[in-house]
Formats: sequence, structure tokens, C-alpha cells
Amino acid sequence: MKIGEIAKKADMPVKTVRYYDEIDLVKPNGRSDAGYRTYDEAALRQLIFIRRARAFDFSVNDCRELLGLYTDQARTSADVKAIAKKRLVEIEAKQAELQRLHDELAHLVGACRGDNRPDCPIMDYLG
Amino acid sequence: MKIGEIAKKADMPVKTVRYYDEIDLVKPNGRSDAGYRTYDEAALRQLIFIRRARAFDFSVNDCRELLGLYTDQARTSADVKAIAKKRLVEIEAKQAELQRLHDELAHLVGACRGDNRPDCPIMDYLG
DNA sequence: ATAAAGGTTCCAGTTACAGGAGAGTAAAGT
DNA sequence: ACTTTACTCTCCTGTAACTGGAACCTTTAT
Repeated sequence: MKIGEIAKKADMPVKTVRYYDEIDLVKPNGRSDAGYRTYDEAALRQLIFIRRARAFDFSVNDCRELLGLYTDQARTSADVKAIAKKRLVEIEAKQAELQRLHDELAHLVGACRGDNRPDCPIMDYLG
Repeated sequence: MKIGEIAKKADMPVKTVRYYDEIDLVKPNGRSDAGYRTYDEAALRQLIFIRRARAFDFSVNDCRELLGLYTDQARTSADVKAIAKKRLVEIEAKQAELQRLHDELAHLVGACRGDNRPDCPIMDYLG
């Protein structure tokens, strides 16, 4: 497969596949005479794996770890769970922060009349 | 005031104050003979204003707009409310997405035994 | 006089790519 | 065979909002 085909099958931009090569995340299995990257089915599976992991906002480095575990016969589910748990904790922290922001901002927005006069509780808060 | 003093009073790093000068967000009122930035009380109020707005994760460009409205006698609270509302909608969208991620990942993490065997529903999902 | 603290500019790095230039290669149509 | 179109290559720049560090100069304290 050339890069356009695998990118389509993995449902990601060609640019991204090239980037993953550059950072040694998923390498092509070789190059054609003209220097085109060539990929096999294993690479396709890895790219799809990464796309799914990225959809959870796992960092590229977490993806690298997960991908290592993916093909590691000696992996333990504890290893995998640890990475996923870490991500879950991050998500929960972000959720808590967003909730705080949301409530405070919603309060201010609710208190602002939004008319053509200048007085505004949002500005009062910020200034 | 020199940069170190205003940075301390505004509770932000010197680097950040210098950055805000560079992007024309908050400029010093002049320079000393030695080329040191000098700031006045108005600049301090602006920096504090920005710090508070940034705490809501308003983008620097939104801060720029808000700061413009802050000193605009002809502003309307509708202008302010529109910017805040936009940010609120962004926050709510992010919250919804995080909730989806959280639930799905929490489900997978909950289903993973996390022991020393290799089989793992998280890997099954990703692979 | 000297040393510490604080100021200056400029450059690199962060994250995970996206956009585009310029050039070569492959595939398809006539 | 020739041309057009579609791919692919590398290299460079830009994103957001700073942070860290180098090399150098000024102010302040001892």
C-alpha cells in the first residue's frame, strides 16, 4: 500500500501518517524505487489502533506505550489498565475544572442583562 | 514600576508580561534609560483583568476584545455578554465531549481486571 | 569594588499536526 | 506517445500561549 491508500483505510489524513513515520510511531515497511513509503496490513492495524486511542485523547506518547503493549505477548492487563486509569483521572480532573468554570461563568452570564447599557456584572467581576 | 514589580502585583510570571507586550496586549508606558520597561497602575489593572479572564480560559484574543470593552465608555452589556456566552457554549461542548469520553473509558477500565494476565477489554476495544 | 539580583534580546521547545511550495512519479485518457 | 491529472516526496512555516535558557547589561546591596 502507498500512503494515500492506507490513510484512507485508517481514516486519517496523509499528513498524519507521514507525521507518525517521522516520530517513529508507525514506520512504513519500506520504500518503493521512487522513494514512496510502502505499508502492510500490520501497519494499517496499528494506525487504526492509534486513531481509536487518540479519540480518547490519549497523548501520542501514551499511544506509543499502548501500541507497545498491543503487540507484547507478555503484557499484563494491569499495565494497560494503569495507562487507561491515568487518562481517566486526567479526564475527571478536567471535568471538575470545567464544571467550576461553567458554573461561575453561567452565573455571571445569567446576571448580565445583555442590553445596550454599559453596566455589566461580568465586567465588574473581571475589573 | 519595572516588570518584576508589576508581575508580582499582577500575580503572573515576568515572561508572561513580556509576552503580552510583544503581542501588543498590554504595553509598557515607556522605557527607562537602560531600556527597562516601565508600567503604571492602569497597566496593572489591565494585567489583573486579563489574569481573571484567562482563568475562564478566554483566549488571548477574547481577552483583547474584553479589554477593549473594559475601557470603552460606549460599550453595551450585550457585547460583553455575547463573548461570555460564546465561551460558555464552548465550555458546554467540551463538557459533553468529556462526559462521553469519560463514560466510555470508565466502562472499559471497569471491565478490565488489571491482573497479570494479558487479556484486556481495553485492548480488545482498541485493536 | 564586587557580587547578587533583576533587566534586555533572541532562540528553541512544547503538542500534534495542517498548509503550501517546488519537484518528481504514476496512472489514466486521448 | 503524449498530456493531463493525481499522487508522493521533502522542507519550511504556523498554530496557542507561553516557558526555559543563553549571553549580556544595569541596578542595588554589601
